[in-house]
Amino acid sequence: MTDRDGQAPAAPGIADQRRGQMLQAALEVISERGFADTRIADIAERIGISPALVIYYFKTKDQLLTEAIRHYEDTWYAEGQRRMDKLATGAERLEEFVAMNLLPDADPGLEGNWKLWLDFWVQAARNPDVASVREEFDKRWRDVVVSLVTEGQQAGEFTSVDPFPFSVALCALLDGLAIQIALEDPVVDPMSAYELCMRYVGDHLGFPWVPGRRARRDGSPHPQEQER
Amino acid sequence: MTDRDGQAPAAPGIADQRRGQMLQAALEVISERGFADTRIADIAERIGISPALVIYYFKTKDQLLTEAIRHYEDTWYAEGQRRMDKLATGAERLEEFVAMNLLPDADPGLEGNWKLWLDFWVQAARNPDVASVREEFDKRWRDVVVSLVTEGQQAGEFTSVDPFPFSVALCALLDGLAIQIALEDPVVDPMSAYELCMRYVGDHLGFPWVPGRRARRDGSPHPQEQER
DNA sequence: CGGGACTGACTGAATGTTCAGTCTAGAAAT
DNA sequence: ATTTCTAGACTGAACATTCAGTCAGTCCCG
Repeated sequence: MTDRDGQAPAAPGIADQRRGQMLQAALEVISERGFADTRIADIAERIGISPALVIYYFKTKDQLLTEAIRHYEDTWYAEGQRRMDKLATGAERLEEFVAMNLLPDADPGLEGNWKLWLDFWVQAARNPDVASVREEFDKRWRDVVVSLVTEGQQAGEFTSVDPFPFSVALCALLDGLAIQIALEDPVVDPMSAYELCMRYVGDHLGFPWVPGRRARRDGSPHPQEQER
Repeated sequence: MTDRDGQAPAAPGIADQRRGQMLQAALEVISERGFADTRIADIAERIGISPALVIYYFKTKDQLLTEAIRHYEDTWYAEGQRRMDKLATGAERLEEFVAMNLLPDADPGLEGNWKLWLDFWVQAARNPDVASVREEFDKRWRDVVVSLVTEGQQAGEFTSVDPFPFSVALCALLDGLAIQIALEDPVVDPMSAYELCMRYVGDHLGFPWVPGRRARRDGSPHPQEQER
């Protein structure tokens, strides 16, 4: 019996389950080996199926990987929205927003795999299909910032900066810091990146931000220098 | 161990010329096709030689590509230094610094190929050799900002912010904006990114920056820019 | 001549994709 | 209730292609 988890066997959702498994496995492999070095055999092996089945579900390798990217970005966005909705003030939401981008956090399904973003960007640079997904995603993400800021301003929390340029700058800053974190730069650990970013937000929106509050995990000590 | 280019000094220029050609061609192909899809046949074809010759000079494909990255970053850094040295005030230098990162500019050898950086980052994420080059490079680049700011402060141009966090933030912001430019995001064109960034610099260093001044970089650059 | 620059033809390994079936669960027929 | 049938999930074994790297040998210059 190939159905190991026994959950809803013979259920109509078996195909969807498989697709989900594969998408998830694809993301894991991509973040480990990198997009370019991801083989369908890797993905198949991780689930314990034959490579042929992967092609059975996704017509081609490229389609699987492209869908994996789309899936990840949708998941990420949905999770972001969910978290925003849980919080009351604009300041709290912005804090969560920044934290989600920079602080390691065992998200369900979207473990802090910053390297994934690097690979996605590279794909977006040459694959028009991925490019449009990314563009759409970045737009939505900036829109979130704009509405957060606008709401905060109407509530009197923030000063009246122009929300749009602010959103562009904040998202760019987040991306830039995320790169350093992904690449494990020794001088930019997640926590200091987070604080730097929040200080920027506080400065520009005119609300006082104090470092102590959230402080969860500090930068995980990864002092291993690659020996040549 | 890591023997520098001490080999084959007997050949006058042929060998070095070839190496340079290949490195250059490699960079072009990488920025067009992407690092992962770069074949040694592409590089050979571009110069009009046989693929075997590429292997003749660089023992493996990986070595060629890794050296190409190193070569590009060195060239970029050297060009940056050269431009800094030409300018007098800290404000001017910072302006040039930002422009170099964001504005298209037909540099000799390093055409504004932002996509290259994306590919380099992806390589750095998994190849320790590339990673150390990148880390070194980012450090030097930040150091440039730090000394620029420090000098400007001593000259009374800038306010006294802490130069180091400023350099981290500025470089991150530049990277983030560069991504948008590389990916041709419709709302972040080079010029507006440049202005946004300079406004940030002006705000934080306390010097007035007016958008009009430099501009004019799109069309024909300085005529007496040295070739080769 | 001798050695470095260079090449065409080749190989070996990796890997995406195809294909001809196998197996199972359940529906339909008996 | 038993048998038959069907469709979809799944696989092992090939197939086809793509490339990095090898090799034996040619060309050319000093």
